Amino acid sequence: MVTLYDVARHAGVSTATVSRVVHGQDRVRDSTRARVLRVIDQLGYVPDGAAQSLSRRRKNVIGLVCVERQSPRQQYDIESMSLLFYDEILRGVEARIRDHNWSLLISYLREAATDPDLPRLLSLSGQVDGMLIGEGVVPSEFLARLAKRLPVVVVAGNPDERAADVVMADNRSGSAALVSHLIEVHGRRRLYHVDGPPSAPDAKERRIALAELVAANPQCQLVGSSQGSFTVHSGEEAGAQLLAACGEQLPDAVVCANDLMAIGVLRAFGRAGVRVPEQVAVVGFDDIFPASLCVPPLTTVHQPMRLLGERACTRLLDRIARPSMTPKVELLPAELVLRSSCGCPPGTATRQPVPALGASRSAPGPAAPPRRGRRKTPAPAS
Amino acid sequence: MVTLYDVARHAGVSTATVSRVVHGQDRVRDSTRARVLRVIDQLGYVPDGAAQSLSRRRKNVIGLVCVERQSPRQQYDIESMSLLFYDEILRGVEARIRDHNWSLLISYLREAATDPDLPRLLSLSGQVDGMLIGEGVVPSEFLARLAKRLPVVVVAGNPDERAADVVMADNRSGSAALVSHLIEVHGRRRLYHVDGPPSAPDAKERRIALAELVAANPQCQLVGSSQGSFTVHSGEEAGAQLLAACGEQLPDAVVCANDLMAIGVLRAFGRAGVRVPEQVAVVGFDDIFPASLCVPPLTTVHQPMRLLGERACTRLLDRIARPSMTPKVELLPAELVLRSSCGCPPGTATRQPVPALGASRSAPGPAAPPRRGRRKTPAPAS
DNA sequence: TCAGCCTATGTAAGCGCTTAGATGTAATCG
DNA sequence: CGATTACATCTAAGCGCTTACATAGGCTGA
Repeated sequence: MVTLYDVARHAGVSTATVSRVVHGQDRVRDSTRARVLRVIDQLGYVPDGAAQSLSRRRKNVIGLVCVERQSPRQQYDIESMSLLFYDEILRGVEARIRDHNWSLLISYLREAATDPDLPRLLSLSGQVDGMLIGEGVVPSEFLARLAKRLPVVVVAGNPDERAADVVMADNRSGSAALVSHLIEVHGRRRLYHVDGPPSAPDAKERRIALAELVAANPQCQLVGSSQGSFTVHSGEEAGAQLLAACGEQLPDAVVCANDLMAIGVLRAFGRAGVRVPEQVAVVGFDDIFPASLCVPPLTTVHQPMRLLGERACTRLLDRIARPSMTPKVELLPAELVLRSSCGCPPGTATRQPVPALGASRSAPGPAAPPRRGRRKTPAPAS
Repeated sequence: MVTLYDVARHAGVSTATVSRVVHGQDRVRDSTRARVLRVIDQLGYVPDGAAQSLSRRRKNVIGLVCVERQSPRQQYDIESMSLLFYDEILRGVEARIRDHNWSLLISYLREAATDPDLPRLLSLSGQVDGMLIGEGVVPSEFLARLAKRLPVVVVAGNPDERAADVVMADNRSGSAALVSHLIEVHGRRRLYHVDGPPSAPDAKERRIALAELVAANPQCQLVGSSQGSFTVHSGEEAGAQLLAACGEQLPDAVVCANDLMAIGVLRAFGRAGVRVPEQVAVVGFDDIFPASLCVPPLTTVHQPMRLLGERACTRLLDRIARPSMTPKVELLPAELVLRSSCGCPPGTATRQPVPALGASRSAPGPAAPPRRGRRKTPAPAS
């Protein structure tokens, strides 16, 4: 291994000078610089990251922790595991991190095995300057413990989180817009809900919006619901279960907590010969890539996932630079994506901004200050 | 920041003892261990990764370098950028890395901007113990330079690579099986090829297999070809171009170098009212998740992407442990996935192992020793 | 001509950890 | 009972870098 000392010796200068040259810094005589550079090239010197980190007391590395939901069917099953969600977030984060010339350490947390993975999280925290943590799988008190050690930003997490910053899409407004569309445009009344896992805070937001809307529309009712785990497989099960339970009397629409489960429901319906959207509408959430490909194309809510990653990363870097700020929640606007699974004519493919719900949220915690981020979309009077 | 010294002082022991406790090592008296552990917990001590790396002269970190192909249309466009390919590889790698309690540093290389990114690769090499590099975007001589510094394994790369290990799917056999199916089962004769980017070694393998098969079947011909960039968008363009060029006389089948482009072709055909597979068959390669969702479902070749990641990672860890071995190419078996875009009846969904092509490869380099990995599938006489 | 200053470079003290070897202590044995 | 051994623990020397501070020339100007 070639070290700074080797370079210094060969170039006949001190290590300080070499270090200065490497960092393109201040006053080094041109001739000296050239000589050092030549030696570096000859020797193929590359600075050791660990030594640099130790010395400058900063690693220039952040950690990204994603959640991996397990499929009961098969351990490694793309349909279940790849939410296609973190994949986009990852790209957003990476783009930002690269702009700053930092590095990205990535780790997946199995949902089932949360507990045994906490030590892993802890040890990760010793290797980075800050962490981005996906969704709400990490228990809140543990999050607080982490956040005391280093800056932490939660991506798509629980908006009521107090210990750390949160960057998330406006799930509630998106869900509300989607369900209103179903009710108002397509006159769907009898809704069935395929919910996400209890641990998922975004599923919770979507559920609340749905419930509020149903409550606000007397002619509307929730005819049933089941709980999935955000996977295609669990969506298929939910679809089958619905079919078994409803008998002849199908609901007007099935509202799924994410696209993957909606795709599963579509599969179950397809197998059973149930026509979508003629007999029943099906809608998802997230607008992952395959949503536009399935039959019929899925009406859903677009989450700006890549942007989510970028914003979260920006926020984190900010925190690392200025650790004193108090935590904030940043809400990113969602978009309603109309295709044909909701009953819109085949070929429909429009995207529209979602009116942001006002401050009409149910009061979050006790003594909670108003802490939703600024809205990005103007809020038309619904 | 709490350091080892703080813990040592509070517990009234030396740093050596604390270190031993932290690593659950050998002889430490139980009472001492307990005391130290208590202090660690109280103080919330977490070892500093940089210091550990520096001291033990090993970082326990590997780097994964993925390729990100740029879309001309839109800078951040999931359909183009997410090959859905690295996402699976990533998961495979991460699973292995986690088993070993190492960490994973990830970085994307823009294809367009290869040159300016090389310094980035170099600096990455200073932060890891070994690197996994995707596909063949990194110029071979640079790869050799890297491989001299640290262990490097190429994932899905060029099988003729000499400087580093390569782990890849058996693209050639897969492609051959797919095209034979088209020719022999469905009697397709006039083939059109949508090729991948010139920089992609797997596209090359697939192209060669196609060419060999066409050459071997006199009644068969390649009626045209165009080159895409592995994105949906480029597939759409290729489809449109084909339509414009062929006039009334459509080819019997369009063989695409990957699924994403096949999906693009399907879109272009759909828009033009061309029926698949009645008028023309369309097939892809990779078997990414959405391939089963499009209309008609895509016949393709399954690449064991997750496995690819796992194997590559295993190999890399092996190399790091024993740096002396000479580079090898490991070929993972592909599977033929029959759905209906090739002409098989709607509802078809079978997967079959692909017969491995014998050693009948065109001679690779001058004086090349036989260096294909062991075959995983028995090779029936075609 | 020399104090005073500016610039280019060198010196050396860490950064927080691991670990070889030193040390101290208690158990074991002839 | 002293020598030997085994065990628990400590001491201190790095690991490869960065950087505050020291130093050495060369210039300036009175």
